[in-house]
Parts: sequence; structure tokens; C-alpha cells
Amino acid sequence: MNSENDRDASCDCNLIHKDTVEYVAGKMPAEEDLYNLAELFKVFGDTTRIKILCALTEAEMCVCDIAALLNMSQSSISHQLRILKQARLVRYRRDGKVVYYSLDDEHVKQIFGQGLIHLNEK
Amino acid sequence: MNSENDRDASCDCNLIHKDTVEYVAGKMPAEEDLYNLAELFKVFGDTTRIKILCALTEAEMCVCDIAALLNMSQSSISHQLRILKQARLVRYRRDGKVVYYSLDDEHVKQIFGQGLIHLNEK
DNA sequence: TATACATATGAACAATTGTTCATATGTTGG
DNA sequence: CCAACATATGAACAATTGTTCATATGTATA
Repeated sequence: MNSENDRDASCDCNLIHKDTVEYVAGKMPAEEDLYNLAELFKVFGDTTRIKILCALTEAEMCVCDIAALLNMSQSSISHQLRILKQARLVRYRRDGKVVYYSLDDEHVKQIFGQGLIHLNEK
Repeated sequence: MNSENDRDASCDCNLIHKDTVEYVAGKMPAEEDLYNLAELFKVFGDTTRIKILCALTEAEMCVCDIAALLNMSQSSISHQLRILKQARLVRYRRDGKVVYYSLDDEHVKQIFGQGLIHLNEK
């Protein structure tokens, strides 16, 4: 069923399972969706941001509190919160001089949970 | 209820909500777990690896097939597969010269799904 | 066993990223 | 309006990362 030895210009080896490649190609989501998905996970892929998200799972916190909790500078926390904000993972409200951050939706907890399940089952 | 203005040596601002910080500190998972979680998501945080995982959701594929599908070099695919292997996200079986890769468990699909839900709801 | 082919891997390089430092912005209280 | 403070942000720098290139490893077959 597989057509072997079709030379593909884009790849330095032979196309071994043409049918499979064509089948999967037809099933792949749009390039843009895959890019956005990777961008989302990239946000989760940093220890500081993971800690911030984890903390916000427990309570709404201001920037200073997070910095104190994680024993890190206010500046770095603020930079990371901006990234989390852009990814719509956290939201904020201002109360005077203080800005309070909290999780933007429940998906964050779900994604966390799936990650932990994977880690614990191995 | 909150003790304000306790100067914290680790943070260049005041500790605004001492109670909150202490409460959350008590709830935080072990440092190592958070590190591993971030490492896991880091693996998902690259377009090439996302595409590979997405492809393997549909079918078992060999390295050449994946390279042809994604229009990328055999070498880069192989490098990325090693990372996916180390994260226990894919497994492989050898059949002669050809090495076939497939998803290692169902969690991958679950994590994918949660990511897509987050992206689609905004 | 010699050749061809599929895959793996090390080194090098460009690109991206997280933190720090300095400073700007925004808000409150005197 | 000014001083103090919480937060935000731009530039710079070190560290990490993904790809390429060259080459090594492993397997089948002529």
C-alpha cells in the first residue's frame, strides 16, 4: 500500500510511507493554530511563570507579594506577569497603588493538572 | 488582618499582605515538582515539536516521514525526537533500518486539548 | 563484506529568552 | 504640588535553544 522511494526535494531521505504522510497531512490543523498552541505552552515552560501561576491558584496576589513569596525581584516578576497577561492566563485589577493579579480562567488549572498526571505516572 | 510594611530583604518593596504570602507559601508544591512541570511544558513550547506530536496523534511515523511532512531536515527532526523521547512523550520501535515513533501515552492528547480549549475561548 | 540508506549525534552559530539595572509611570497622602 | 511607594518598562547581558553541517552508527542487501 505504501509507495516507496519517492524522492522528496524538501527532505534529504526517501519518502518511505507516502500514504501515511498524505493521510496525516490532511489531518494536521492550520499552521497558525499550531503556532499559537506552541506559544501558549512556551508561557508555561518557565519555572518562574509556573510558580506565579501556581501561587495565583491559591489566592489573588499583588506584585510585591509574589516577589516576596518567590524571593525574586519586583522587576522580574513584573516582566513575567506581562507575559502571562498577554497570554490571557492572568488578569489584574488596580486598587490604589496596588495591582492585584489572579488567574484568568479555569483552563490554567486543567492544563496544570494534566501536566502533573503525566509526571506522576512515570 | 494583613500586616503591612514589613521590609523583606529579598524584595525591594514592602511585604503588603503577609498573611496571604504565608498562606500561599504553605500551599506551594515542592520546588522540584514545579521545575519538572516547567520542563515538561517547555517541551510543548516549540512549533516543530508541537507539529511532531500532532502528527503522531494521527499515525505512527518514521523519521523520514515526519521530515517530509513538515518539510524539514532529517537531522532537526531527529534532534527534536530525542527531546520528546527524553520527556517520555513519544516511544519508538525499530523495524530494520526504519525507526517508528508514536505517542507514549494519552496525556499528550489531553494536554493538547486543554491548550486548544484555552485558545478557542478567547 | 561493501554499499546504500535510515537514523543519531556533536559542534558551531544565530536567535530567543530571563534577569538585572536604571528609570519611568501612576497613585496616595501630607 | 511634592514625597513616598507600587508597578511597569527599556536596554544590556548572560544563558539557553533550534537549526545546520558534517559525520558516526546501525541495518539490510547485493
